[in-house]
Amino acid sequence: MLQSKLFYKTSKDISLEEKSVNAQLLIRAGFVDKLMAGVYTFLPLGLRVLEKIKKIIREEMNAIGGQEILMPALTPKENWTTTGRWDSIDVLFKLKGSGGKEYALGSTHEEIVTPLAKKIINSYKDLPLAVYQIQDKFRDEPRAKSGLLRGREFSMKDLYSFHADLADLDQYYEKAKEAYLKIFKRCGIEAIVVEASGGTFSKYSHEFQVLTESGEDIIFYCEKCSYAQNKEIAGYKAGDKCPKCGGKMLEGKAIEVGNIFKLKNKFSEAFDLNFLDKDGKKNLVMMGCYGIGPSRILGTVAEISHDENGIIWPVEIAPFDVHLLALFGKDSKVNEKINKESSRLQESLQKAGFEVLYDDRESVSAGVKFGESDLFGIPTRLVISEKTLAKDSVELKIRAGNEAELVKLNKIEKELGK
RNA sequence: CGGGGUGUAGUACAACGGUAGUAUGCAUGCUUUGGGAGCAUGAGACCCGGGUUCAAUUCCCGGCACCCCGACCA
Repeated sequence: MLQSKLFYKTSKDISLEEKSVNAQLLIRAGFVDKLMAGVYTFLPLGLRVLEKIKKIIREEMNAIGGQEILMPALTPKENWTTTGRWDSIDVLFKLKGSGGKEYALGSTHEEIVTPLAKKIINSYKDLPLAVYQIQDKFRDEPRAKSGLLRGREFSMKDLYSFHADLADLDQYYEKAKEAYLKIFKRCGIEAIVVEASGGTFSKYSHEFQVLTESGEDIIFYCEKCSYAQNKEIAGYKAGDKCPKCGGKMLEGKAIEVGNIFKLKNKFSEAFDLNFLDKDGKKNLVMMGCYGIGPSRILGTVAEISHDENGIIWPVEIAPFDVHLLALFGKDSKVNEKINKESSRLQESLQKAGFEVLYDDRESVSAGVKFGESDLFGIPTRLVISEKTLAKDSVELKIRAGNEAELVKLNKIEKELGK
């Protein structure tokens, strides 16, 4: 990708109104644009990150047998009145169509997926089953805030699993938990599994929490073992002994990046989703649901992985692998050579499988290029200039590191492949 | 939804009861090219409604929007 053609705009100015770090960095770097409170446009750079996060999620969901579908965001009122949630979900966006017909914009999809599954599940032979979707969810939050962390429209992956009995649900639930941990690890964030309220379905659900001062949840976590609980349900206070291992329980603020529930028969009962077992007897299907927010992950990474110059993207979700900067001078012959070598390098890196953003702009000063490069946070920066070409070299710097080094032009692919 | 704050060029800010200035960005030209370069020229703004006043961007009231705290968060 040529940077001269990229749809973006960076800004040096920091708005004093926009206080959340993730929003400031992502807006300044041209990754997102805010349309209104809690609603954002993803620009090319931001969308690339979002899509990479989604790709990781898809891979891990597929690996535990999830099949991707796409349900509508526009849903009929009847499905919600069946479960009583038309009235009980305060954040449900409701709208009226022609003829007075009422709809809701999906804030979650149990009401849609359960009747859908009913059309397909008849026998124990159809179980277990898991389907998921990645879609924008709508929640009429009384107060959208903290940039991408709490939006009114936000991307969500929701997986729903269907089982013949509780034991099978339990087993799958643990598998999903492991898959979630893999997802967060690949996204470069460390998530703690935290026991949280199970709502009206179960004693507990499990949240995946990332410790950071900007989090809005408060969790207790053991200094020794992996036990953790959301403060909302904890029957003890910070400093008390861990109920599991006796270690000390610490308190911390955290961002919730995922939440998994055992719904059991809550929705299958409401929609009469049942199956015939081996003996020809009717049973209710046991369900689980598993949510994860790709856009919230993106915001979380910006929140925890940055320095004073900009974002530092983890390798697997970075918008590009390599940011190639060409620094031009006043000698047009030399510039021609710089451009030729840079273009050649871009092409050969792309052939080697790297995604390259090439800053090919001739009339832009070096300072601007370096500044934007730091702001973008692409993991590897390469610089070609008259100076480096004099040594048949290119300068290599890792965004997260401090040192830049010169590497011979004919060895750079090998160097990056390490 | 309760409390607080803020609304002025694309962006970030300033001033002012008599229609507005700086920086940056943008356009054009020349110069410049290893850490957000220089000079010149140009285009570009007072959230909406009402009130007070000879006169309101400025003061008052209401609305709306955004930000922060709290409540809320299947």
